[in-house]
Amino acid sequence: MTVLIARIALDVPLTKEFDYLAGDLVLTDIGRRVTVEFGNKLVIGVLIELVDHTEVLPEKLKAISFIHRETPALSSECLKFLQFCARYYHYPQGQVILQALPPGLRKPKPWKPRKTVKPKPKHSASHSAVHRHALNASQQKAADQVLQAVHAQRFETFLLLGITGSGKTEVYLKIAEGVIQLGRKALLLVPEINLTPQLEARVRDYFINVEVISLHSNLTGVARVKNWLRLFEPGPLVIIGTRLSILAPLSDLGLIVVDEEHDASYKQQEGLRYSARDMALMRAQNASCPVVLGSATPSLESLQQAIRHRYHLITLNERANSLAQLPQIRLIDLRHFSAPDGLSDPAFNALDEAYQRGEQSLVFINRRGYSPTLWCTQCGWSAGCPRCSIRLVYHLRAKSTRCHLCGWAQSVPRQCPDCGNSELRPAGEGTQKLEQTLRARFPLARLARVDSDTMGHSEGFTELRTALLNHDLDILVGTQMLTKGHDFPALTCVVVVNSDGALFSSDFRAEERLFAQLLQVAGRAGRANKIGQVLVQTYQPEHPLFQALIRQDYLPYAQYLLEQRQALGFPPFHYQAVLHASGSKAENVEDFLHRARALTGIPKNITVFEVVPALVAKVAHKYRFQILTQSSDRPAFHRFLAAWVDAIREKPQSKVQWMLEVDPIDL
DNA sequence: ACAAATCAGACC
DNA sequence: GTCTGATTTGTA
Repeated sequence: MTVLIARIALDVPLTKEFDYLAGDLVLTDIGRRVTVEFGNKLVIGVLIELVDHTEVLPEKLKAISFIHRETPALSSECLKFLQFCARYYHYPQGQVILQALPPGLRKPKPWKPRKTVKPKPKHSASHSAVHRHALNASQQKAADQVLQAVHAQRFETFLLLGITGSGKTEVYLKIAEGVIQLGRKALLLVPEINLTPQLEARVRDYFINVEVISLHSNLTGVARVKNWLRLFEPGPLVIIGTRLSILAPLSDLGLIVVDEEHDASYKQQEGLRYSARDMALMRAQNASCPVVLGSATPSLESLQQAIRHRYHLITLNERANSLAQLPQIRLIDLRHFSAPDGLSDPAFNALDEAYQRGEQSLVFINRRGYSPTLWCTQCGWSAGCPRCSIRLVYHLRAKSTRCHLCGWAQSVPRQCPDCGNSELRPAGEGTQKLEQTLRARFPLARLARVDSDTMGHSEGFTELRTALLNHDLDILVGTQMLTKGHDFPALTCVVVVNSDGALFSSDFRAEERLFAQLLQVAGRAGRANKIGQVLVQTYQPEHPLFQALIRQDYLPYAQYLLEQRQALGFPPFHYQAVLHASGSKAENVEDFLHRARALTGIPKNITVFEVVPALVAKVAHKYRFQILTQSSDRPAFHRFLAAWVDAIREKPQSKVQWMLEVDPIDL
């Protein structure tokens, strides 16, 4: 056949590809980057197909401007995966494929590798790990189970449920070692960039003679391209990456680990709203290798799969350091103990005792800023964001009130804008106020506040860690930023200030998240040989969540939550998708969604709920509404969604932005 | 009567 | 998404 036409995927929000004259392109160029003229400018596209016939009028066909032979082509396996991703999320394939390229390779110019010192060749004579720690029996058993699948090159999913401190990382490393010995590549997914430098150091330390690279958005443009290109080269490799690395051109995969698999940061919350955890399963299946999902508090989605024996459940029930005991958790009933500045007497005493003993403490609160809002003692007015439908948060140091959604900031008003009363008071506590309280109560203690305001840059975290390990700090105050997988041996006391708010949330996942979060925070206490204690202040200690928390047993409570989900018809028993729409006129947005809802016949096994305002109904002057849909029949659901999205795309929709989100994690 | 704002459609 | 040309709206 005579191949004349090159089908190119472009980074445009259209569900079609564009045809160009194939020129010198040959079959092996499929997956390669090309520069093409699109409209009146040059853009990067990816060749996805060579065909001999097109509907496009011949005079419209342009030639390819440049074929990027300086970089390798995406493999057909990789393209196949990205195309699956586009279908699954009902997102334009061109935008998915181009998103898989590092930003440095999305510009329409040739990639010029600067001459650099080649990294010292790693001697592959023995891919030996030097810093091996002896695994305990259950760790070894866990590793062996996965290694069987590694050696058999078999796709299997393992849910590694290991309590905090049980040494999951050592198990990952042991399995990765087996993968490396086979000359294959292992991908270790981590939720946050903050965690990578320290984990990366640990992995490099373990694999002395093996190349280890990282892949995340904090790398410089050049480093990101270089690491990305390294993925094409054969040979053993350990890759540590955040969610974006699941879209990368991974080859010779022998293992994917998803650490802290329950973590919400695996879900991209804008643009292509993919779940790196879910896509990891698809990639592993394509690559015929095992996946390990690790967590002390697995998502109910993963747990349900384990219960149904679709995943193998492996549990680690003891702490790796056998001297480290589980912390004691005590509930402080705030109806009996007052907490004027956020801290009750028992909490204060526990902190004081730890301080006197020279041990470190952590005070956890889930709200940054000084206090949630500023309110008028006379008429009850409170400061709200003029652009969004939420309260402004009072920040003491900046003497301002700020919106945590859109960033709006204004200086504190001197008097109430409604009634003129000059007494405006902060209500409730945030990290700043708590910091102030603690400084007043512990004037000599060395204190640090850790939230996204103080930890803007990633070096901050490393410094903080060093300070803690050197014992240059006594008390830490912070948000959930502190809860993630850090191991601080001298930390013995944890106080949770108030977390009841989540129990009143309209999001059905709020309880699951709170429970996971509290167990994770509690796990920070007493990881070395000193016993830790955890004090949780609450107004409803009798709530099943807190009762389960003091028993520190994840499974029974998770099973109870699963029963609730089943009774209510929520995930993981039903699949969900949300049609989001926003615009500057509420009426237009609602109208658009009503019309969208009417566009489709609704099959029997699919539920399409009414148009409702989003949880935060206004963000940055845009009104937001949504339609929730769900079904227990996944194939039928996706057929329905595909038809629905097609129908919506056909209609012109002025003044309204919309998008379909598959498997939303917050509603 | 002309300029600015809005809209519809193509983009290969 | 961006760009274009056509149509509507606004203003002197």
